[in-house]
Amino acid sequence: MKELKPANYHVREEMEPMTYSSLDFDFLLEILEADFDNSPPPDENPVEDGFDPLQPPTEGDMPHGAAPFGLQQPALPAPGFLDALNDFPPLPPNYAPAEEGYHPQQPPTEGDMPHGAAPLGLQQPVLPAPGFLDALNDFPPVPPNYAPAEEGYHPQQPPKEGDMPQGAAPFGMQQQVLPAPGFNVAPTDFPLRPPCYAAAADGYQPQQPHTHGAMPYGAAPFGLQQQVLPAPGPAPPMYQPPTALQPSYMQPAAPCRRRQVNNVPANLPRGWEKNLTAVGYINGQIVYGLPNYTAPPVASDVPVVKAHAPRKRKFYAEPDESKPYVKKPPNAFMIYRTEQRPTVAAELQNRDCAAINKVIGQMWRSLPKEEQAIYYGHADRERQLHTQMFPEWSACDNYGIKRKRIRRKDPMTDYSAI
DNA sequence: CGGCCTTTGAAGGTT
DNA sequence: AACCTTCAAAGGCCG
Repeated sequence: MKELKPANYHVREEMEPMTYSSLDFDFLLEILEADFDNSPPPDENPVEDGFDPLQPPTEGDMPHGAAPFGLQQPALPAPGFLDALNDFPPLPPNYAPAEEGYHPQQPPTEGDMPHGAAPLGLQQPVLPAPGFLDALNDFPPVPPNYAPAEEGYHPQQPPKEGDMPQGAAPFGMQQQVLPAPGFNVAPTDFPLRPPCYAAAADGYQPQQPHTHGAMPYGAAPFGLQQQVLPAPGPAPPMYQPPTALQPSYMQPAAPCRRRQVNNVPANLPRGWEKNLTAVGYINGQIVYGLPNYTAPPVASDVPVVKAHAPRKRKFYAEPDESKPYVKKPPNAFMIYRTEQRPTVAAELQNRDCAAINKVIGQMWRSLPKEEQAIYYGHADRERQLHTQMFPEWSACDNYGIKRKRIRRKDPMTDYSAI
């Protein structure tokens, strides 16, 4: 079925789709150009202690306990960010000495961890370099369209204490997490998902443990990144908050722990198990069957009798060649699908996305409402971020644009593998 | 090489 | 208001 298109419709096959992940800072700086123009030149901003915000910090700039030299600095602090930093409870010093009950030769326990510490087994503190906060003050203001939203999580708003997970570095600071002293064994009970940011009005409960997936979709501040290094031994799931350049849903899913799949038919003749294929998802587990098995229909499988003849969109807006292609933000299911796909594909030993999506679709429908709410919250944040970055964008802008499909084999263009 | 398959949800056009 | 279409991701498959 061909779409009706205006006569002057042009296929923009050569145009690379632009996502926020494919944006670079040049693009963002272009937006901010006017603000930069009004900024004083660097040499008019002497910073005490010799710290130059325009230069990478040197070893001497970093206080004891700071993140290792070489980490990136935050790009665009939100308004009020610095005040929020000051309000944030001070990070605790390194782990308490032995006389306070901590024994470096023993793996730390929950009780060893001060409030605000990194997750169990991970070392903590990240402190700003001297003059770093002053340097942040010299950053240009955020774009004019950095408008506050009505409710929920607001990347452009100064963070509140409740927005920050326990153990998070101050908002806007990169964090590097190192293994705790004496922590040489990968934790066996590492949380499937570390806490995320704010509890949203939609029921998002970031502090609760989750049973599905490994990658949280806590929205990070606009333009900021976090780096987490794995503890020695088998790497636990890693938490990579999303950034403006790398929204969460584009980050690779960490290996996640899932329930052992044992839903194979009992008394199966020896050797037949290799013929098993996934046929459905029941009670939280993938169900396997023999190739010709047909799963009982679920509600969504029942064909819908259309009340009306299909209505086709009569025309599309004329594509604006000057505009870059901006993708739609993902909905909650898309985020969930992206998170679950690697593990489902591994369990199914099948890379066929159509088959995988069927299973994930069933998983989604059987997912408790509370867990779905998490992904709805993430999707809301992705939409907010998208709206901030592309306020003029409309979903209809993409209608009828037959863009060249991007094969994601090339690591240079494979943002999902970043 | 390009389109289809397959899923759910959001957005917005159409009736 | 209800309905309908399109598109977001992704990799195998087919013409």
